[in-house]
Amino acid sequence: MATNNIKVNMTPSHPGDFIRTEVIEELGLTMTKAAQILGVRRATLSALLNERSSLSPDMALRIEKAFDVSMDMLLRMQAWWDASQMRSRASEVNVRRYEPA
Amino acid sequence: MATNNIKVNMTPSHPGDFIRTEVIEELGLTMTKAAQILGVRRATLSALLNERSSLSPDMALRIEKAFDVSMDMLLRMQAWWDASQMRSRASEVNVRRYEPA
DNA sequence: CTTGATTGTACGGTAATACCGTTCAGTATT
DNA sequence: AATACTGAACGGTATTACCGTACAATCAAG
Repeated sequence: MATNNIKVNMTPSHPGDFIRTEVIEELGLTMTKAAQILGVRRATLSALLNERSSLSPDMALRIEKAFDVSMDMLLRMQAWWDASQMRSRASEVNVRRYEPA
Repeated sequence: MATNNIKVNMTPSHPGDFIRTEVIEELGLTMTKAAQILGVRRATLSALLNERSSLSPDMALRIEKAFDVSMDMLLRMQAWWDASQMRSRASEVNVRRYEPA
C-alpha cells in the first residue's frame, strides 16, 4: 500500500522557518555568522527568520551562493506562502467570476 | 522514443504574456473589459501585460476569481521569472560560498 | 559573578514598486 | 468621421525590504 498522498488544506511554512532549521542550524551556524556570510545586516536576517519579512529574490540568491540551496526552490516556497496568505484574505477582494454571454 | 525532455537554459516568460495570450485573448476579451472585470485600473493591467510590473498576489487572486486560473500557478510563474531575472544580475551580488572549516 | 557572544527588536531613513486617478496621443474598427 | 481600444505619461499613496545604529535580554564560559 502506498503512503497517504492526499493533500487537503496543506499550509506552507514560511521560508524563514526552512532557512533557519534546514540551512543555518544544519550547518551549525549562528545567525550573526550567517548574516556576515550573506552580506546582510543581522537585523535583516532576523526579520526573515522570524517571519517578519518575505524572502526577496536578492536574499534567495545570496543563500544559493553561500549555502548551495536552490534559489528557485526558495522562491517557490515564498510564492506558495504568498498564495496561502492571500487565500486567507480572499474575501477582501471583490471580484465576480466572468461568464461568457 | 520519448520526446525530448532535456531542459537547458530555459527562460521563463513573463506572467503577463501568459495572462494576455492564454487568458484574456482566449476569452475574446479586450484589455479594457478585463480590467473592469478584475476591478483594477486599465493602466495597471496594461503595465502587467506589457511586463512593466510584476504579478502581485492580489492580482493573482483577482485573476483566479474572475477567470478560474490557479493563483498558485500564476505566482509560481512569477517566482520563476524573478529567479531568472535575478540570475542575469547574479554577478552584482557578492557572496562567497561557505565552506565548513 | 562577570565577561562576552548571541539574539530580538526598536528607531529613523532610503529606494523600489504596485497601486490609484487622470490625461493625452496614437491606432484600430466600424 | 465617430467610436473603441491601447500605451504611456504625470503626480501621489502605501507598503516593504533594506540600511546604520542602539539597547535590553538571554546564555555560556571564565
